[in-house]
Amino acid sequence: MSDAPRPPTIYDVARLAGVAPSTVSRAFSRPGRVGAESAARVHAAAAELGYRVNPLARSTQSGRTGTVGLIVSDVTNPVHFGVIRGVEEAAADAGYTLLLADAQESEQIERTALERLLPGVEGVVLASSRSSDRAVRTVAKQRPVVVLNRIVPGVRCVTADTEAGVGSALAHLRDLGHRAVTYLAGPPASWADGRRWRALMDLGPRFGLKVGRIGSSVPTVSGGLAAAEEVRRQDPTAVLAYNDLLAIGLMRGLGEAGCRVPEQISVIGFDNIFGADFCTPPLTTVAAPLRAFGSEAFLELHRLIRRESLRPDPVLTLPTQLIVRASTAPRRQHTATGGRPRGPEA
Amino acid sequence: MSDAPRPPTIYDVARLAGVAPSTVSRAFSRPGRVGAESAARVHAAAAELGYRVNPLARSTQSGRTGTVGLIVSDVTNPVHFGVIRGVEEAAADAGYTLLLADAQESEQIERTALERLLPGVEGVVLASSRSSDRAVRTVAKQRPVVVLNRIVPGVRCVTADTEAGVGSALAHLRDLGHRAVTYLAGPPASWADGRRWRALMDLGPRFGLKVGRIGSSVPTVSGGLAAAEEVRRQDPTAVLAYNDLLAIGLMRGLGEAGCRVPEQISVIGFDNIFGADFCTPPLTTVAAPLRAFGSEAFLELHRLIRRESLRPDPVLTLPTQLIVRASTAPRRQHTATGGRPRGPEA
DNA sequence: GTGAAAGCGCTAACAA
DNA sequence: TTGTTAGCGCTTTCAC
Repeated sequence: MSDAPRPPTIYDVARLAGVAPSTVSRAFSRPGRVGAESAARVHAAAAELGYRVNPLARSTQSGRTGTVGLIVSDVTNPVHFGVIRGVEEAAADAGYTLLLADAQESEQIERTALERLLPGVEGVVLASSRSSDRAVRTVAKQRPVVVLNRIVPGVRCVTADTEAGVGSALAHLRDLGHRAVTYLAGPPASWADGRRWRALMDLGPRFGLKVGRIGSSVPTVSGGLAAAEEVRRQDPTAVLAYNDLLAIGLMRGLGEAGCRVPEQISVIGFDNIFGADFCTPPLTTVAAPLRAFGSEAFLELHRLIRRESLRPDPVLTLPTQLIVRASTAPRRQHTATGGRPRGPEA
Repeated sequence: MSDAPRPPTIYDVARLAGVAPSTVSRAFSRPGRVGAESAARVHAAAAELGYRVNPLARSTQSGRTGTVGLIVSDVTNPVHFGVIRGVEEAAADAGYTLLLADAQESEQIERTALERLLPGVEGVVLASSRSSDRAVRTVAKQRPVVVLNRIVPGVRCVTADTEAGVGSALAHLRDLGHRAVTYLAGPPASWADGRRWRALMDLGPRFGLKVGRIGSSVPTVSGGLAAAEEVRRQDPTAVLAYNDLLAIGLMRGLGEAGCRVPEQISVIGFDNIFGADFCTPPLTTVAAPLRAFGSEAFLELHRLIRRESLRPDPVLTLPTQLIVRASTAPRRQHTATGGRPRGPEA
């Protein structure tokens, strides 16, 4: 196994085909600039030897590897599925292959991964990066970079219209008779978390909703599970969770504690991930156009790579949409601890 | 942004530090083989210039990139989460970074991805590969390769003890009074699908169970949803699905058609993925040690990379375990179409 | 259209 | 311990 009988090079092919190495190189890198006769001989020889161009060697010279990188904050977070597929699709259309790296929610790991990935790709998309603006800009100086789900001044970005999304969630809650909403916060290093919280604070009063907050949770199902206790203590009638994973975990934790969703507490998530439709109850959530995120990010990256002219606005904002499912319901008439029924306000 | 003011090289550092380029190279690749004085000057100069070694250029020479690749048949399939984390963990311990590529269930895409990934990594783990044995062996000739969830003669492999898993699932069904089980097949190109089916055929009779089969489905939730119709037509009392995703989709499709799980049909999946515990009903499944799969695969790969001596058996088999949740129940006493009650057999 | 030759940034002998 | 000198496999002038 892998006894390293070194793979054939253009020299081997050249010898067998009876041409110069540079002709072999051309035959592969710019067909058309080589005679039909030579091309045929080269390809025959290459086929016989099982020759494949070595993209790495090529890239030391040309910088082209045919790959772009995508670093996600956590590959196991379904929020990235759509993004990944979007990038893959757009990349494939342009003849590129996507290489993925997982930051595992760690800035440290993200940096290492980036360092290792960067030299082998023509550009990179940073999805939900946990790095500092400064770090991102440093990377953007070395290679084309597009940032997803975040705004970093001086770098091309693709984000969602958080304000509109939060607005429609709040309108929904207001229409259901709720008078307050509690934000279940995500990781402090998340830019999206900050933006969601800010939008909630800004918009809450406008919809007549009091805004509360429960501090940082790990944005996973178990994070939500763990947060259930604190939520029960504060006993809000509606919770807006940083993301769907957290919301799903929360609903489970609440359910295990005998607190019914949505009868006692309405829960809304963010992202509309895989699973949001088959959890119990199916989750009402602020959907982001995940796939479009991915493809738009790649398209922008591709323009950067080819040094094409760019839109004047470095930030591309995509629309969001509230998906109403079964985790939200009219405000309960009794408190969980047995308070008196209260009619809705005038 | 990225105006390509070419990054500094060892030559730039060497000039600034007043040493030879090779000294700079050594200072980074094998510190210790360089004088303290020189080392200090080199590092100072490097810091000033913002120099970073170029792993690609390095690898053309040494073959070392500090990365290993993992190709998964579908990154959005939660079955790979554990595997990914397992590889990441073991790789990080050994100082390696993991680069991921997604085959999107396509042999064609898998080949392209492999081609692009291979030159940049020191070795690669193929998880649930859809390629032919021949193709896998060809790759294994170029680079260290470990195959996961499959056996390819001539290549190092890590697999699960499918027979034991299927056996415990069948024992469970038998104990619940079932007399037959239908296999909901996965993709034909999946080696695991073949093995699961074969184990079922071999073992079914031994547990007194008649074995049926419903032909290939795409191994996703929607694939399971689509298969629900055919399952209803055949109306078995128990279904063993190729994987959890299919099982979850099936349960949903069945539920939407008014067929209750597990009262009317028991459903068992494979893998114990993320979501198997919070779907409705929670899924009984044959769990594989996903994380161990990943770490063992990396460990084996690492031995291959370092050309260490290997275990005599090229195949490492990890144990499986039946996780009983709520999707299985005693065999129904009435047929779905209203047949007469029948008592359990003597 | 094709070949010769000079790199790309780095590592690895080989001397010194 | 250091510097010198070949490469690694490919691309890219630049002549022919």
